[in-house]
Amino acid sequence: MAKRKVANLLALAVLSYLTQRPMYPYELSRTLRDHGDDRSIKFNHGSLYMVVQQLARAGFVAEQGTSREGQRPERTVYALTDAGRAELRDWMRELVAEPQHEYPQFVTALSLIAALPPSEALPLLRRRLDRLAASRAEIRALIDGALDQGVPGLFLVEEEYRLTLLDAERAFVTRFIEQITDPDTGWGGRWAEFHGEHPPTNERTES
Amino acid sequence: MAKRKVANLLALAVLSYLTQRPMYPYELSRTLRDHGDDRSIKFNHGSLYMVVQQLARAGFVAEQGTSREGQRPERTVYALTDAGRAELRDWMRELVAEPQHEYPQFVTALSLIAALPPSEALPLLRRRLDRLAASRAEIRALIDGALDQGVPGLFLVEEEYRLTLLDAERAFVTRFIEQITDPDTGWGGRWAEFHGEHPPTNERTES
DNA sequence: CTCCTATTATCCATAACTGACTATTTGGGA
DNA sequence: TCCCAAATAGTCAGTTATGGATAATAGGAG
Repeated sequence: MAKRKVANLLALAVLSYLTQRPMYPYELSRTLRDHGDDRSIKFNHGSLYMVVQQLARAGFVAEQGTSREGQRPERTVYALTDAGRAELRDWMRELVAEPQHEYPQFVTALSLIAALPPSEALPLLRRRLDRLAASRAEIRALIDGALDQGVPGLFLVEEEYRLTLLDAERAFVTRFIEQITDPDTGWGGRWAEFHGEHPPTNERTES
Repeated sequence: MAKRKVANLLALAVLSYLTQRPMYPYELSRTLRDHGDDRSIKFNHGSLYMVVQQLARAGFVAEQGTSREGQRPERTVYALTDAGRAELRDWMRELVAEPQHEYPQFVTALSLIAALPPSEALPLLRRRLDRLAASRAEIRALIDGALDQGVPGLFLVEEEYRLTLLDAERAFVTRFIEQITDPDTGWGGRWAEFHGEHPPTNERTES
């Protein structure tokens, strides 16, 4: 799996939208925003222009000419090339078939959580649970709203996936809290000791 | 939540390890690798030096002097400052309590999956399931091995979390495949039509 | 009719990251 | 004993990403 000439996932979205018709960068930008793709793909205005340049340099898109409307700045329109079509297809196949090792922030937090005393970690974890529940409700509402507007379910799978992950995380955090407060596992005990504290209890509020 | 002066999560690990004692960059690098933190934190040798510099500039660590062993290059030893201790604490609290909006690659893939015909997506998704199962077995083995070596469970929570996410993803992909192949939901039908194909079936092999 | 703001469209300076490179030393095998 | 591989310690060039800056026009409030 040699490295891609253009690695930024924003480029994948660009390739995908250019299969429909040639576009100029700003048009791509607006389309991405309108479709809510900025929820799934890290996106900022500036990097879109860079990504299009990179794609052009790699031969995946080609400048198709320029157009102008009124006195607005000139627009450079880009079209997908055959190489670009091939890249899109190959990249999508890879992304769907091969899970990537990634670094979610919460993994980092967990790997260093022993740096906090358990008496501090517990309320923070409970707070996280609240936030996760709120986040879940938001996504649920977004999906239901879109379905009501007639958006086909297929275009909302990524949000369903997010829901799945959210629920799994909530279950995990709940279990984690139990393990910390359960005196039988001994987890909370040694952890608290290390920080010079008493073992945590199941109480909702710490003294 | 104003932006952190040093945003790279590698910096968090550095702050965390420096609470134990002052270290020089290479020592930090080796310690991180030995503890397997490179599984949880995006890490490469070069950026560690940059991150330490950034931390120094921000006042979170301070050059403590230099030491030398034999004819090896001189080592610059860094120690945590009070500001650094405060930053570590505050950052950890934020990471634990506040879920961040992130962009996992599979979310991107799903958001663009309609670009592939369902006849292609199906085998790819099945392949992903295999990979996920393999990945799960690997992590399971890693955890069990570490527990056997006497590593306390608390230092393996991040791997347990990964397992949880993996299982959730497997369940999701399984459901997704069912939704595509189930003729009642109509998903596969319209999707296939759009690509000029017949609706997918439940068969394991496509003609 | 004029001013203010939002939109359209792109560019660019700066900061950050990546991967490769240098150069010495130690340990172990033939 | 000699040589190679791995470990030690750090630097740096080239590439990417980020978040404004720029600049023209359209739309609407007053």
